[in-house]
Amino acid sequence: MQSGNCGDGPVVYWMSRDQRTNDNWALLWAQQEAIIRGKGLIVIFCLISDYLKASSAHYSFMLDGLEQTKISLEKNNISFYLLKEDPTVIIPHFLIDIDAHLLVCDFDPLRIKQQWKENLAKKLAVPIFEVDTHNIIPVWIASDKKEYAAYTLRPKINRLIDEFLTEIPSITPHPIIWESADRLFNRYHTALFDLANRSSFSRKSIEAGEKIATEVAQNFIDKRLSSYSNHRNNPCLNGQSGLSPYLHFGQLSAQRLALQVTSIKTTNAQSKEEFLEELIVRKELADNYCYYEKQYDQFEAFPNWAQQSLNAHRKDKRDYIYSFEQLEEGGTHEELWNACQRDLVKNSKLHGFLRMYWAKKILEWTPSPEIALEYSISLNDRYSLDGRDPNGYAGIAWSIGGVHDRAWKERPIFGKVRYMNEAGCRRKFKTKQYIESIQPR
DNA sequence: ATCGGCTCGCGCAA
DNA sequence: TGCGCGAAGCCGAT
Repeated sequence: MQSGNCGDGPVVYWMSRDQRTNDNWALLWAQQEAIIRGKGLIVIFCLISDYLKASSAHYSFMLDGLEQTKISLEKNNISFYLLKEDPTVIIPHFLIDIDAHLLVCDFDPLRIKQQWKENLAKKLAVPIFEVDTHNIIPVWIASDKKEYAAYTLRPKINRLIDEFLTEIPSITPHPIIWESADRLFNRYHTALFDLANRSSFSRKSIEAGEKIATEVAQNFIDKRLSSYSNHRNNPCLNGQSGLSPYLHFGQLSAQRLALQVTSIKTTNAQSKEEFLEELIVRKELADNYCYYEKQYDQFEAFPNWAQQSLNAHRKDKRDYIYSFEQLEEGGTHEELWNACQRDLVKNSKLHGFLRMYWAKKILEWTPSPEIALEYSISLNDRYSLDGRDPNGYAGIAWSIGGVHDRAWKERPIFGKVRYMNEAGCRRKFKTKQYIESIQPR
């Protein structure tokens, strides 16, 4: 937070990472402040074109969700405005225009979001507040440094979890109506959801929005949580929750999900524990990594042992070298890998276990770790619905650079970075069945 | 099927 | 300063 001059207009919540009305602490906090100060409350969202190479499928998923969120906000007397410009340009004008009282943001550790907020803080007269409603324990409270691995963050989370994993109040109809809302609507309505006629956008493979996110979560808890432990690493069994797109876009609250899972009494205890480990420790570790490691997508972010080891193996002979395009179209010599790539492109997601194998092969089949990082991130961000997420950057850094992992027996190209291959997959599941389940193009 | 070795450094106890 | 311990796998021996 910083001091500033509060105007007489409404409190503004700039929604960005957490695209939901319910279970949103940033919105709740904004409403509380608005009520205390006797002000109206509005929500804005800045729509950037070509955001971190997002594809039409991402925009489609996001805009579908935002349309629903807009409706539920309006039911609660909270106007929603979609601003189609760079936030560092449009927000200062917008806030002056409406004589805003406060600006509330949600938290995001990615560089572009942090830069936006830094630039805004310099330009704005009104105070800015940032609320972490993506993590259960705000990143800066869970730990004040870049954690070395899950085992160093886990005890810190465990110490705080009871304090933060609490029930979340409901949003209530905002009692103070801001008079100028209609005037503003006309001015900023430009092309509001005209993208809804998204004929050029690709067919939806996954339904979006808060409502469906809640249903998918409930269905997972009811039907598949109990077998999570046994099925999670088998891509043929639909053993994972499939919730990461909803979590990524903030259409589902991680805290709500954790509350639901925690309160389940009858399920398999190990499954419950492992799912909560993924949902809380692993996910919040990824945010910790991106927040405290500004070069989260670079070789320099890797631990020293991995950098040294990868450096020592730079000149190792690569039996296969593929270009970005060859990888992108799934044209390697390994059918399992090609199936993974096709799966990613066609279905906008890749199974959690296969992602590790997928990224490790890119390290093996490209000229350098830097190129492997670039290609993996590029493919993941472009095709995966949960791309451009700390989970993705941390997962790829784990695969290629040993981030949050330990050193293993030294071998060519990988050095001491953990090796994975198709043989390991064959030991774990029926790779043939998986390959056949992904139709060739 | 199951087991052990591979390897490093954090964080705590002393 | 020393040491216990973790960490989403591989591989070869049994």
